[in-house]
Amino acid sequence: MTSALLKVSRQQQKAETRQKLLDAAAAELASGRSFDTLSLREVAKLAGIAPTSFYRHFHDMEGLGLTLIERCGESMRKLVHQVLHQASEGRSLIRASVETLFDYFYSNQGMSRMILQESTSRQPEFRRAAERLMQTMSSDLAEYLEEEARERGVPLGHARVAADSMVAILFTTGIALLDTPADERERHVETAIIQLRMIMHGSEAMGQM
Amino acid sequence: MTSALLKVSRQQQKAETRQKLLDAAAAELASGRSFDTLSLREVAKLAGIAPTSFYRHFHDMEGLGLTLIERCGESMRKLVHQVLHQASEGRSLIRASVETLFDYFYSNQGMSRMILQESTSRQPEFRRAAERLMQTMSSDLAEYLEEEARERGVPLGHARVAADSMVAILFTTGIALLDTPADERERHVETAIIQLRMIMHGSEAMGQM
DNA sequence: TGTTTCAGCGTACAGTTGTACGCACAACCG
DNA sequence: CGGTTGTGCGTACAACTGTACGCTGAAACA
Repeated sequence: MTSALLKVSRQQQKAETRQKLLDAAAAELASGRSFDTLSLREVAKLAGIAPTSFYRHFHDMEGLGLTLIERCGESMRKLVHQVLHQASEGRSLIRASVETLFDYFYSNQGMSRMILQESTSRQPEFRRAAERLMQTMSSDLAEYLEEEARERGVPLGHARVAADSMVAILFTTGIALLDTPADERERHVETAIIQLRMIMHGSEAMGQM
Repeated sequence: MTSALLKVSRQQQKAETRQKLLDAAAAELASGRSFDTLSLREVAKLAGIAPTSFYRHFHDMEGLGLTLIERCGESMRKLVHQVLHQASEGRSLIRASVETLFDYFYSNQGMSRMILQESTSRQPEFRRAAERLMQTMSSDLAEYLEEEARERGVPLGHARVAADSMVAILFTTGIALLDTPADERERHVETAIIQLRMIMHGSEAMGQM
């Protein structure tokens, strides 16, 4: 029943179904399931296609998972880039980063959780993908921190190491926040900010040694 | 075929089978499986009992998992207590902590990975158990840090928050280390030490504000 | 136009899962 | 001693898993 109004090319159609599969998996993750309890059949059913049609789009559930991580990585990196390189009016950079990133985690709970979870997975492909994501963020952050410190004339010690710590803290406390009752959330955000400031101070202190 | 030499009381026998189940699960974790892909039947088979006998010992796989986490928590807490409250001859406290804890992670890969993984799980019981474990370690560490800082006359800012950061760093980089090729491991250990020192410096800096 | 390509389907199969039910037999207790 | 208790077993079942195989029908292309 293809309408005469919108012609659907073959590859368009295929891309759409593929997207449906990704969306279905993401939705299931968002509702609290862990990725490796998700079955191919289940995802296919939720996407509205036959189980065997899954193979037209991904070789594996692992294939789907990797695509999911990759896509999420792209959007997170864009987000970080935005925060770092735009006027964060009024708010400190650290506060802006924390609040923006935590908002992202909150609106993408399933994916965020998956990334943190798979970063400790033993399936090498997954682990590497998740680690790559975090290391990229860490590099971006380190680069910014060094540039900014140069401008202020305050030398940083081990900028990249500091950035790694910051990203680790951002992720672990950010994800933990997802299951925190609303009335404690703000306190935890403030705590995270203190933690990052602490690392900044430490890095500055070690820059003068 | 109960030997006349060793009489086995009923509860002894039961405790042994229970332990076999725990061991079987732990072994499977150690070989790289994630806990929630472990099936009741599989664990039962590895423990050498019938699937239906599992229920005589645990209500659930979740029940088994919680016991596993709890036990691991006890031994880790003991370890930390030892490191903190005994002469760490020659080595700095931070170095001693990192090396001891990382050794523990290395000899208990399956369990360590599970704890970090379940701390981001959405099964509330698991998450809480894992979080409790880390928070306990954090409290112990914070208490020690404050006491030690008092002795040195260097006030710490937000000791508990600093301890939280340290524990987070210890766990994430410690677990990541498990899948690191041997020749990079030492470098990562040194990095972790720098990260902790950085937090210490930061905490001291914030104690004087 | 006729031919080729290929996304999607249905059927089928062998494995695995959790768990309900009832029996056996050794340890326990009076 | 005889009765009770409870660990462990085997059978059974319905639900679910991944995936092999071959077909259909429409889009793409000659």
